[in-house]
This record gives sequence, C-alpha cells and structure tokens, in this order.
Amino acid sequence: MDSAVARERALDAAEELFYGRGVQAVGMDDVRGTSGVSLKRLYQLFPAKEQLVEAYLERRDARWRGELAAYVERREEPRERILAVFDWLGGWFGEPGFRGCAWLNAYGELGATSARVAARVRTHKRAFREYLASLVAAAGLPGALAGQLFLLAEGAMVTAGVTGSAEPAAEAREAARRLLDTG
Amino acid sequence: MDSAVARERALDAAEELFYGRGVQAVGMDDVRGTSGVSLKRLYQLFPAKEQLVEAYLERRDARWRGELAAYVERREEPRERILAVFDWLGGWFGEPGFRGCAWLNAYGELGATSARVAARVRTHKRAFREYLASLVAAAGLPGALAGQLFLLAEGAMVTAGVTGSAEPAAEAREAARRLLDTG
DNA sequence: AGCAGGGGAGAACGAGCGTTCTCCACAGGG
DNA sequence: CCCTGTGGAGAACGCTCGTTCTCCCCTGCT
Repeated sequence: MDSAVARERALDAAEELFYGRGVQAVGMDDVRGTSGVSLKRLYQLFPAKEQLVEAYLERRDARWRGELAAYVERREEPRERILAVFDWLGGWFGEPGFRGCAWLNAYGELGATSARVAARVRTHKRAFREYLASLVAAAGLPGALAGQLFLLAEGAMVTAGVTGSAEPAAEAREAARRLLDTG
Repeated sequence: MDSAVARERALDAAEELFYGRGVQAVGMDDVRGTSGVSLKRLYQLFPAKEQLVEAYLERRDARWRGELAAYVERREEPRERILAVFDWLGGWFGEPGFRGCAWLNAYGELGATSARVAARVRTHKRAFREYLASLVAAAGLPGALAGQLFLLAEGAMVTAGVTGSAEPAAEAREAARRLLDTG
C-alpha cells in the first residue's frame, strides 16, 4: 500500500473514530483496526497520537470550510449568503452521526493538556469568524455584526451538540435575520 | 474530621482541580493531596470517580445559578435584568482562572463515555435556558426570544473559553440589546 | 538461488491511574 | 491495662493504552 493511500485511510479512520467517540476513548489500536494500517506504518506517518489528532483536525477544517463556502456561494444576494450559513449548519446538525463541533469537542478534551491542539482549534474558529466577517463586509453591513453572528453560530453548534437537536440552527437563523434587518 | 467537613473539602479540591485542569488530567490521588481527605474516606463518600464528578457539577450548578440570579435581581427593570445576564457573564469571563464553561468542558471530555455526566450537563443547560425564558416572560417579550438569547450566551461562553477573552460577553450583550429593542 | 530490506502481526514494555488492601496508630470502653 | 474498631498512609493490584520491539514473510535485485 502506497504511503499516501495509507495516510488517507489512517485519517479516514481517525476522523470517524475520534469524532464519533472522542479522542481519548479511541486507542491507536482502534485506528489500526478500522484503517487496516499497521501500527508500524501509523507511527511512521504520525510519530505520536497528538500529531494524528492534529492532522485529523486540519483535514476536517479544510473540508468543513470548503463545504460551507460552496453552499453559501450558491446564493447570489449578500444577505441571503449570510443566512445560508445557518441553513448549512441546520443541515449539518441533522446529519446522522452528528456529535457537535469537532473542534469544540477536541478543545474540551485536550485543550488543557495539548497546546498544539488548542492552537489548532483557535485557528479554525478564527478562520470561521473571518469568513463571516467577509460575508458581512460584502453585504455592506457594519463589522460589529460579524462577531454577533459568530456567537449565534457557536451557540447553535454547542447546543445542537449537547441536545442532539437541529432546532438551534433555525433559532440562530431567526436571530441573525433580525440582526440583519435592523443593522 | 467530620464526614460533612470531609465531603466539602473533597468537593472544594475536586472543583478546583477538575475545572482548572480537566477531569481526566486529575487523578483521585491529586484530589486526596489537595483536599487532605484520605483515599479511604474519598471512596466512602464517593464510591467512584464518576460520582465525585457528578457531585462537583451539581454543587457548582447550584452556586452558579444562584450567583447569576442574585446579580440579576439587583436590577428592577425587566429588560435591564435580561441584559444583566450578559454583564454577569462578562464578570465571570474576566475572573482569574476562568477556563470556559465547566459543563461544556465536562461534556466534551466525558459526554461520550458517561451518560450520567451528559445528563447532568443537559439538566444544567435546560435550567439556564428556562431561567432566561422566565426573564423574557417577565418582560412581556415573545417566548422565541429566550432561545435566541440562550444561543448568544452559550456562544459567548464557549468563545470566551477558547480565546481567553472577556470580549464575547460585550458582543453578546450588544446583540441581545438589539434583539430586545426590536422584539 | 541467495539475500537485503521494507512491511505486517502482534507481543512486550512502561507509565498512569482507578480502586482496594495492608499495616499501624490511637481513642474509648470494660 | 487490654480489646476493639475507626481512620490514615501508602503500597499493591489490575487494567488501559501509547509506544516500541521481535519475528517472520515477501518482494525485488543481483
């Protein structure tokens, strides 16, 4: 098996297991069993579990933001684009296997013990916030709105994760709509 | 040492350590060292670590909501009371040693593996949401506002926890004010 | 054919930690 | 003064898990 293929399989397994059960509940041996990549190979590709966690978060970050942006860009109107963020969140929350925001979960588990993971979570959140800011700017709305929309989105993610309901996305969307209409 | 005193000392130590470093990063031996309560006593009072975690969350829940309510009730005007929630959050975020919402942190660490802890987190969040709903109702505002304010508060907590800044409280307050003014 | 080396399977190692056990000091009642 | 039992200190046990090591197969080159 090619190294690149092994790496993808390892990351596929890591993502499925880490996101589904939590990082600490998953051992390297579980990753080996699910991925079919031997321990020796795993440790060649990722010298320690922490680096596998980082790679998992990094790859998921790219995909998550890419899918969000692709969804949003299907709308033409700048204000509609902003609201589309919450529609997309609602779709995500409703997916089978949704277990909250991967980055917040990782931060809760490892933020206190792994500075590298904590930094990666902050990077992801900053990027998401800046993306919202770019949508707000494109709509000609005041910059302060971006932070408020960000808080609504974060609150929706965390609440959907804890309660297992997709409803928070609709609530956040409605709040966002009212903030937009009075901005 | 009286049993009741030992229990309080154990919970004091558990709270300080679990909140400050995360539950999994703290061993029962650390709790013993900090509290001065012997392991034998600890296991008499709390037959397993999970129950110590539950007791920690329960006691903190009572205090957290009590302090919030006491702060809010110093305001007379119903709308001021709602905004006071965000002022109180800002004060909390700025306290030394603030490390995010204890319940969300515990959920991130243990939600996937301990159903009892997960249930206790949901209970706490439901109680907070219902408290907001009571403030909204007392102000004669539409019930849907409560969920939106809740999302802002949750988003502020999680963002303050990850970034270490108290700023999200002010942002959430401003968003809440605008939602109130157009409600 | 012989051999060097990369890779897989899984045992082994070592640390951490939840939980229990051993041993001892000491207080209180006969 | 002895006996009983409660409690503390800390060793011990058992398990999990991250990481490494051993052994062997198989491939590809000479």
